[in-house]
Amino acid sequence: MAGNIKLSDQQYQIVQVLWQLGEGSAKDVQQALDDLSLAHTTVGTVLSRLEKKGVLSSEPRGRERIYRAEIDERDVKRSMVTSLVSTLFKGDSKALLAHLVREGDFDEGDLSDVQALLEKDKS
Amino acid sequence: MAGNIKLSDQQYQIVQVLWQLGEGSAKDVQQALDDLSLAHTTVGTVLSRLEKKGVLSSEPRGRERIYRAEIDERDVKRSMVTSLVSTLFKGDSKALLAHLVREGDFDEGDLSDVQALLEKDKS
DNA sequence: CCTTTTCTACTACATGTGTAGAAGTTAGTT
DNA sequence: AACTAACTTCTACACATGTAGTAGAAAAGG
Repeated sequence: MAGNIKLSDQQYQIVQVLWQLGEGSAKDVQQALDDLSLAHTTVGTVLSRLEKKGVLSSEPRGRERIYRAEIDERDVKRSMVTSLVSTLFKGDSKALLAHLVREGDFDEGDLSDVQALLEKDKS
Repeated sequence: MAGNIKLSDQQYQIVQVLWQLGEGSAKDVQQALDDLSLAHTTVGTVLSRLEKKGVLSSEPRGRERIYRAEIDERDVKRSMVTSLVSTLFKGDSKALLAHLVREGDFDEGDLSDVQALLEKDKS
């Protein structure tokens, strides 16, 4: 199912709201994203386009249309990260890690944290 | 300078060739990417668009036009990774790391390698 | 010098996205 | 039942991107 989903920033934001809320109308989404100050019609357009692509599903409820995400957040993340790693680092995630370290995004503490996480996951 | 550069996959591939070659004509780029089998005119179009955006510069040399990248590969990587982290992980690179671990992209060995790298960088 | 090859530059078209107004529909309100 | 408010759907347009044909210029071959 979750092949190579790829969402634009804006699309991601919108779908994210639905992941958080579980489901919601255009209005709900618009309100959750009021920092973007999009017209409600804009949100509606994006939602219906995403539905046409199979990312969302919807059903009318009362006078509103309620949308739900049909794709899993984790799948989308995986697929988008994989795609970036593939483009920028020839598919080598370790190279991404090295990049992050080189750019100073992590210190040893962070790595230890993750290592701890890893240990726990293994058990 | 290197604000928020963002290149599509294809654009990245093309610029990457120029990073590797230092400079090159449309023909050079097309040949380096022959696995994509793009028409030479397509490559030319993309190159000139990238030039218009300031990503590349060019000068005519003989009958050809020679392109060079005006942006640094590392800057582009940083900016694209940052942008993804910002969208998918609210800007928290550690969350990306956790994601990679959770998706099984790394094992402890990898982390140790990076930790070693980190040590070396620090000195 | 004229013809053929080889490049580039221009033009073109489909699709995706961002953005939103206008028109249509449904549900409360009086 | 008619009116109005709240939603959605339709239509529209600008810009980016993928892709490439065609026309035009320049160089190379004869």
